[in-house]
Amino acid sequence: MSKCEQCIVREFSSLKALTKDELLKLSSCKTSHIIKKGEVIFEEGENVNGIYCIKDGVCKLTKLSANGKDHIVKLVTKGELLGQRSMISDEPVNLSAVALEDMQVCFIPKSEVMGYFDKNNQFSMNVMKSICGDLKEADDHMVNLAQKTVKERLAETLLYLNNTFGKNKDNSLKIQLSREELASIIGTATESCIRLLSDFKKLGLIELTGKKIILKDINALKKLAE
Amino acid sequence: MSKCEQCIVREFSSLKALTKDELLKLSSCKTSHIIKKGEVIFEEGENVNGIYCIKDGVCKLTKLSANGKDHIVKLVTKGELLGQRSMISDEPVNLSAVALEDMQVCFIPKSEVMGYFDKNNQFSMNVMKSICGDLKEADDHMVNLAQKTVKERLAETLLYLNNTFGKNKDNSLKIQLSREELASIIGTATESCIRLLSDFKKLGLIELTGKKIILKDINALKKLAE
DNA sequence: ATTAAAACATGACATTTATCATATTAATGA
DNA sequence: TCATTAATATGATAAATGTCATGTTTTAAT
Repeated sequence: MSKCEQCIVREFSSLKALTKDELLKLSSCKTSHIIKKGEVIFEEGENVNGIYCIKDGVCKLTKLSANGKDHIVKLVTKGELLGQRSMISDEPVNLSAVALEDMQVCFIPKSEVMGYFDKNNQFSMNVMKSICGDLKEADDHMVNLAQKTVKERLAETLLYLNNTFGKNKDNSLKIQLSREELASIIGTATESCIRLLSDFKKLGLIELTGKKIILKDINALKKLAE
Repeated sequence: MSKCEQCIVREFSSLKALTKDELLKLSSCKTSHIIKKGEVIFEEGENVNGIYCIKDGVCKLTKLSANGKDHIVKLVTKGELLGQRSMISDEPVNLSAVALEDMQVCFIPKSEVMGYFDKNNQFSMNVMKSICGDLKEADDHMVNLAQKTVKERLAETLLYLNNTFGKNKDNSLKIQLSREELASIIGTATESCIRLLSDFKKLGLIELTGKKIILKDINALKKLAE
């Protein structure tokens, strides 16, 4: 069992407020898990009873809509926590979490986390800030979905993926999404997404080689995204 | 200056966790305000430096989109708090608040509220739960905007207005929104919203008399909303 | 290496939604 | 009350987007 005191990603999450003693106790009660690409961490409606701390990898948080399609609400990566909202609300999770690449995660049981809320104000404050950040993001997202065109949203999303997850040595976006997943982030049909990617390619904004996407003209994309 | 100990709406907000002593102190440092319909409580980008507790009335929280149109992110009513997110994140507010009817609100300065966070765990927990509720709502909303048609969203919104704000003796929706505001909740053009309302009327789902909207066939609306 | 399945791509077309123009009605102030 | 403005309503059309069909490429499994 690896030690939380030495875990680097902890420094990037709300857990950074924990004391040495709390970390020692945490090490002994957490469980580590390897999640393969495509595997489900938890599913909408489940009782998770704790939170996951992402040590490595990226996952998508999705919600099933009435028409049977999944919508990707958020991408979550190394250093972030999963399941905070559900634990605090004392409700089943409202989103599913599925690995987009191989992941390492640690599960911390609810009983342990609730103890931190009682005794460690800085931890509470960190969690609150993180959830507040999610809420602000969600509001922004909502307005984009309501007011922007699919083309604008695609341009914006490509830039977001570039800024958040970076690129490989060949300049292609580091994060690998299928066209269907990309469409499900921007809220459109897969075919529309593919078509617009082709348009962007013809305009010289991006380059497509297989699954790889290279952003060629960031400024033009920024203009398109408004 | 009215006394918080005797204020009924407090019981519906996170403030219900406050002790008698805290309430006495609160009474002396809060300020009461009358806001007329249409008046702005705060504007996107402002530093609010505290929270508002709504004693009476309803307001809309809006966000300006890139194309210059306002989008209504949420309606907030009696008993709820405004400005929590911004205060916790220590950022300017990301939304504007505008009264939809005459309102009574109390302003509580940040310094006072932050004291509660330190000393009253139940209060912290209440605020967290309230923000978590907002986040869940925002996620749901996002998926609706991404996946549902305007017609479905209109039906859903009419039902929501009915459930949340109730109806007058003549069965019309209690909350009065202009067509433009209704359109800005469901994320569509005003004309499209008007057109669909006319369609709903022709189908016998609703009745329109001036600004008043009466839901005639709730079940059919539910089916339409999916 | 071969084949089956999945992902990607594109055309044709239908549907939804936005935009612009223009009435009509309701609200407001002198 | 009347004039003026704002809100509501509707038609005509354009633009955006979704759906279905089909072909191509890539991936994965045997």
